[in-house]
Amino acid sequence: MHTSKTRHNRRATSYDVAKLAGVSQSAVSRVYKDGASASPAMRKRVLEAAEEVGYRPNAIARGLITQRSNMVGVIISRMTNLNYPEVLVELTRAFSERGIRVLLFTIERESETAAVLDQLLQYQVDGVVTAAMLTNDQLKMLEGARIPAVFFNRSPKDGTVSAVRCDQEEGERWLVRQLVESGHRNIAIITGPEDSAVSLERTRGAISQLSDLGIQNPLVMTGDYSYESGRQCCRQMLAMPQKPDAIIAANDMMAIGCIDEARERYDLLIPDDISIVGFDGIGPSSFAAYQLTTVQQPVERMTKATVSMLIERIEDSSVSPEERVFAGHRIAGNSARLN
Amino acid sequence: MHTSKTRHNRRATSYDVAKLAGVSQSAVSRVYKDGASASPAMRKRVLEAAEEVGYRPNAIARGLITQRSNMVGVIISRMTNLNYPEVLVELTRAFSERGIRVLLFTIERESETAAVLDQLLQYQVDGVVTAAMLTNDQLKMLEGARIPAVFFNRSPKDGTVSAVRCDQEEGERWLVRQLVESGHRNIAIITGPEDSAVSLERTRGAISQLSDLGIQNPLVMTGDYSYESGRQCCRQMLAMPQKPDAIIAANDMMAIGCIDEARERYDLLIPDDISIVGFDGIGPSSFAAYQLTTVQQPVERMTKATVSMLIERIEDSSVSPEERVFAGHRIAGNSARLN
DNA sequence: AGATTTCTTGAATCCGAATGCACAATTGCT
DNA sequence: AGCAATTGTGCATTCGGATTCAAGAAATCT
Repeated sequence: MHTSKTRHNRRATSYDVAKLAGVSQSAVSRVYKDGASASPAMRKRVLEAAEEVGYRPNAIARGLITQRSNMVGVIISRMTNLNYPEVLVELTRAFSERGIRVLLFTIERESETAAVLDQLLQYQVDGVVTAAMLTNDQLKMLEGARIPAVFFNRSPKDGTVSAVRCDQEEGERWLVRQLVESGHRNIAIITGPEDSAVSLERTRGAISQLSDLGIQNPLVMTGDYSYESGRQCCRQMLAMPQKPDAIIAANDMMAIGCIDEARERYDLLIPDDISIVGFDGIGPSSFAAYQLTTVQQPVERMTKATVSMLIERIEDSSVSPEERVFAGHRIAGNSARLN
Repeated sequence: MHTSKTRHNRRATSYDVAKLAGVSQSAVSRVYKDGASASPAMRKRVLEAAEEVGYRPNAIARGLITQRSNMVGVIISRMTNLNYPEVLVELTRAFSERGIRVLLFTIERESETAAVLDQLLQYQVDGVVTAAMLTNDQLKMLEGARIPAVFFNRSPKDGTVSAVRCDQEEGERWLVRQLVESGHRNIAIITGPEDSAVSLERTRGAISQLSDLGIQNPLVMTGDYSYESGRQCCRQMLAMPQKPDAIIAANDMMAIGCIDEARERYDLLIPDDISIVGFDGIGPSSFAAYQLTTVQQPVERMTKATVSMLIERIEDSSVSPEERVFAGHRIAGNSARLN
């Protein structure tokens, strides 16, 4: 008693199905192609045969001949805001709804992008979403290979690429205005890692708005986006002779760290004794214990935009780059003393 | 002035390189294959030619002939504990160190697994890591296609598959012992969604240990792993005539929700008025505001084990399935009144 | 030097599906 | 019925690299 599934080891191919159904291989292929002509009778025979041997078109072989892998590469650097899991899930979902698979690359240091790019090219991805910075050379490489790319939350100065991002600067400016308008004057800033484009923009927005409102040279410390670094920076800031009356953290995670540190170590009340604001709108930012005043990135809209932009450019390589900027959702919260 | 990169559009192939280097295509192929014989002189010529035209081996074509795509599929259901981002990052990293790419699939409902499986087969992945449950039929399908699979944190009753998991039951039993030994008697349980294998195990562990210690029929409510559902369940529990003196939440996120609800709405002190424990050891569990008593999954060790098990089975399909169970890391925390 | 082994290398073939082309079968029309 | 227009189907070829085989070149041995 042996199952006649396939030649007892190999996976069933279109030839196997063809033989069983008594038709040609091309016929089988046509049955699985949408617009192709195939009589109902044959289609039925083929599908039955396919069912019997458990046939599935080989996407690899198909990709080879059609020059389309139906895969996109997604590059995410580990630190890039910790709201990235949500981004990743949304991206994957949106792509798969459009019949596209996601090849995932996570990097920790910028130096790894080179290797990742290499892999992407080898795997003939149809497009790339990158939430990591690329050098100009790397960009050129993608262009040379005619692989469209969409930058997520970062756009290279050389503005010839498609990008989707949240308006970090404006969001940060809003936060600053809230703080200043409600009387804060001694405002300190905790940035993200120095190589984070997002952090750069946020910090720039904050400093420039402060300056516009007449506050120069705010205290700036460098964090790494982590909870622990938020705590550390906060500790140091509060140990200074001239304590800040507000802290702007480059992301929510550090803001939460600040709150915990201020409360636990310095016994301060938030926001009565000190105001703390973040950025991102991650889940924990709305925990009752924090109720962060923050700017939430419209992740779902951003990912949808990313996906449709990328697909558009995959399907028509002549469409010119576009940059879509989304305003963040302003959350008043309860971690800053407003008005 | 035209770059002679490639035939002005197509990506360079091994034939292009061969022509430019004045050798055969097979020679080029050999240069890129590790063990193959190629004289230093030829290798040099080929590599120079390759560099000039920007040649990269086409992984798709290679996969077609070698029957190895060097891709594995990773299936993660959205809700499966919220510690999954960490899992995903670690998995991706460990795989890429071994030269394997990750094709990502996220699902929201169990019904989607069928479609995902289909895709996995089409893309000829070499193996599968699944953090979602599969039906027996689906398992058979994978076996039939000779695609090794490793289950992450769930093992089908039919114990013929490889699996890596954290010992949920024992972890939960430990939590229960801590609670009971320190005098808690009226212990309530919040489970995860009913179709979550992890939740099932945790709940079973808790109930069985309670029973072993003489506590029968604890109050059980069903949550969905989310912060909000933790809050809701907690609210209802505390509104009951016989309030629990301890709540066991099936994951940290719900435990945090409970704490917030107990504090904010009922003005209770944690752990003086009520003890609350979770499971997972996610980042927020150690925030100063929560300091959860919980069991942390050894994510890094688990993912490493997963990767090496899967690769082992990919490389030698005859190795028999194995199940590796890791004990969770017990964190005493501060959200439960112990001793 | 001659015989033998080891290395290099190219020609031909293969992987599995898609597709242009030509011919066959069906349909539509007068 | 007779001819044109429309489908339906198979043959042969293609995608890009890996691999087998055999022949030629070089190295080793006696």
